[in-house]
Amino acid sequence: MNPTAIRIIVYEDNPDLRESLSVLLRGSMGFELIGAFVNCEGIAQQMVDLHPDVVLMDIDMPVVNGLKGLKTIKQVAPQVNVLMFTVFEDNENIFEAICSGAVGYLLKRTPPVRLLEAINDAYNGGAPMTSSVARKVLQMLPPQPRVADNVSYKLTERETEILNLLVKGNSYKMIADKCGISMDTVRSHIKKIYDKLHVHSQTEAVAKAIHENIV
Amino acid sequence: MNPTAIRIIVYEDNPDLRESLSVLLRGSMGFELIGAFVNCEGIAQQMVDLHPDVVLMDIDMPVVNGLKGLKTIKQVAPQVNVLMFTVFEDNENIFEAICSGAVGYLLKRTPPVRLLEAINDAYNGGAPMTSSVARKVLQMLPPQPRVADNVSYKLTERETEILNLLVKGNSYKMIADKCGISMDTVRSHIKKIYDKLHVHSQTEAVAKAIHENIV
DNA sequence: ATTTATATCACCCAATCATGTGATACCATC
DNA sequence: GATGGTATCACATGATTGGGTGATATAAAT
Repeated sequence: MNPTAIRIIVYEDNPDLRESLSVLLRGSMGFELIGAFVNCEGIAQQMVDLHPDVVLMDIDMPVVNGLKGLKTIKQVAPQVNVLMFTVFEDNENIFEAICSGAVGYLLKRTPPVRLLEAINDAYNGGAPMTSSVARKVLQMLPPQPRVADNVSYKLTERETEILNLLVKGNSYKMIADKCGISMDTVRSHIKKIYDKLHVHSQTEAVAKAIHENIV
Repeated sequence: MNPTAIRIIVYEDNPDLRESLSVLLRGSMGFELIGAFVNCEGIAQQMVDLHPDVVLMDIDMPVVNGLKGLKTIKQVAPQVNVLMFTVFEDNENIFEAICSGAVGYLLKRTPPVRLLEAINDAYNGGAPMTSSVARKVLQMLPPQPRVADNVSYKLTERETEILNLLVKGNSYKMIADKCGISMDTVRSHIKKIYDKLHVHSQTEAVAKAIHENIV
């Protein structure tokens, strides 16, 4: 009908909630409900037939749940913005949903106004989520990518180069070849590296290098 | 004064905005402004002296900017919840802020009510951010994090244990001691580990273990 | 009952590594 | 022109590691 409205499909097994959402979306300007289903069976075909802009996806549904549905969507129509919509706020589901390509994660207790805002955000390139979900997402990020680099140990260029080759599993001989220097020189450099890193074996040096330096 | 209020420090170089924030926070129940500074000079000492719960941190400030301030906070008082507060929404700053431990990222055009909500969220373990920032954070997530664990290489318990000891820099002899087995047995296990990981040296095994397995 | 997986130990040998003690040469910079 | 940092090479010695081959014991799986 409305050519500028956001096209939405809802997947929700609870009939009451599904009806509430339908009423909300039908009654709101700029939103168009183009489908509402009890689970994700046939979701691939539905994506192709209805080409929604945003999908509101319950997680806990019988037969085919929301996480499976999400994955199917990302296979057949990856441009669709999927908003997970659930009572659960557990790490496992959040983690899986986010990794599978959901753009947002809303709790069912979200007030209607916020829900509409979130759908709008999702449509416009945002990733609406509660701040508690956001915190969990942050915790999925690698802790401290490259803060302490080789600079803190003041390795020279050559030493850094050789350390990198070590990390990649090269022997002294291979390093000597690749650098065009003698094995004794490699040895000499590695001795200095050990000094500077305060380690006494390749193993420790590699572990320390990966954990703290240039990987 | 109020023992239950959230203790807040503001870093903001713009005098008008700093004053507005001060007025807002002083006039709101449950919030206590305990400091407002024009930049992050002396921030370490301020953390120690004032021990805030939440810091509202502008990024673009003269002399010592907000990202540096954030890093200093995380060094001297990592439990403080830092909310970045800025006009910019560029990837670079967001990335650096999030990686440096900021719990939220707000835009200066955030309405006062939302600002107070965000501070409250940050204090209560959330990570308030706009949905557009959240989307950028999602894009920082590695596409498919840790799928390959030791299971994929089917290491046995013992082998996993020994690999971990290797990664920590233990020699065969040390591993033998710690496991209460002979060096030859350690050797035997390590040979099998190499087989399964398709490597031929400690160095490679350690690198592979750290990159893909139990770290 | 036999096979399979795991953990344990032993011996051998060659390759690799760790460490020490030098030396030479270049390039800054003082 | 002396000093200090870096990079290069050499020799020596002992410890550690990697690979091969094989044995024993136990428990689970077939």
